[in-house]
Amino acid sequence: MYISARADYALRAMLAVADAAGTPGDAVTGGGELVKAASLAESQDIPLSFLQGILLDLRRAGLLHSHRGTEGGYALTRPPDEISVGDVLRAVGGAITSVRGIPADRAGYHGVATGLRDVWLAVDGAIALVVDRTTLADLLSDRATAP
Amino acid sequence: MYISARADYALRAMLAVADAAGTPGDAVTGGGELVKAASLAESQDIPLSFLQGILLDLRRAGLLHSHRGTEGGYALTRPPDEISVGDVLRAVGGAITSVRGIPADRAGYHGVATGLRDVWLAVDGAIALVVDRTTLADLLSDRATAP
DNA sequence: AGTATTCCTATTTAGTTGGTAGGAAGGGTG
DNA sequence: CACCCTTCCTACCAACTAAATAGGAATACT
Repeated sequence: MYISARADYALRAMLAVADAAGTPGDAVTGGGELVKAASLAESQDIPLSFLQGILLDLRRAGLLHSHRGTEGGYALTRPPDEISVGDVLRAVGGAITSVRGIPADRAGYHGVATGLRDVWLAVDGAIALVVDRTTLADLLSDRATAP
Repeated sequence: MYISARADYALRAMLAVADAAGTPGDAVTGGGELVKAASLAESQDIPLSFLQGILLDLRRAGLLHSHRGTEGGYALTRPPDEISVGDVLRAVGGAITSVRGIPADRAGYHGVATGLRDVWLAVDGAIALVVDRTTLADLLSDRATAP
């Protein structure tokens, strides 16, 4: 499995939003629930303008709610324990398993290679099992218990 | 998981070698156990010169045995039921799960994103479970039972 | 009105991937 | 030995994708 910079950044940004929103008294956010893109970029070392494109994807996928203006920023649309890693990956990356760029379930094999398609589908299922059962809340609590 | 053309071709070639070697009376191979690169390329629609580089990788990984000359060709070094899909993938691709090009187990996360590393390791383990328990023999017999 | 901020598009840059070409080295055959 | 055949190896090219940048709209608060 290849995790692109885009996917990696998206997850880190979502975690940072979840974390900031969960601590209302935080100094960086000024006590509000909305987190600015600039503060996300700084806390996780992500190029700001690149991050903005990613945040746009996440908003279009319905994972983030945004607000413009002076006191603008981003917030989760659902609680962290209802957003899985898989949700975020699919929002920025499309299909999780692909063969030469095309989705695994429509790979055209013939002759002796016919069985390969089933292998890729099994891999896809195994990955989905992991990323779909792990939520943002899980990742945040892991950090709390093992710093 | 992204399966590159290189990995895809490698698996198809290995299956074709296994299949040809398992049927000694085959017209294409002429009755010998060695299969020529040209015949592999044709049977699975793989560009010949590209395939040669892949076969070289497979040989260097110890999965294929080669012989030059007029009656040259390639053969498996082990029976098909002792070669897994994972063996072939690792021979041509390096690490199975990577974050931005670097192996998952040495991804440097900090702050709120610390837990991500464990997710990638879990994904890597889940993929390994699938590709390491599936052998070339499994794939060939699948084809025989469901043509 | 003015300012801060999100939003969106276009462009540049670097790296990887897929594929090709041409020969050198080794093996069989007359 | 001379000659074909096949694997081996290196260098190279073209296309594509990812990553990052820049600059300008649109929107909301003061």
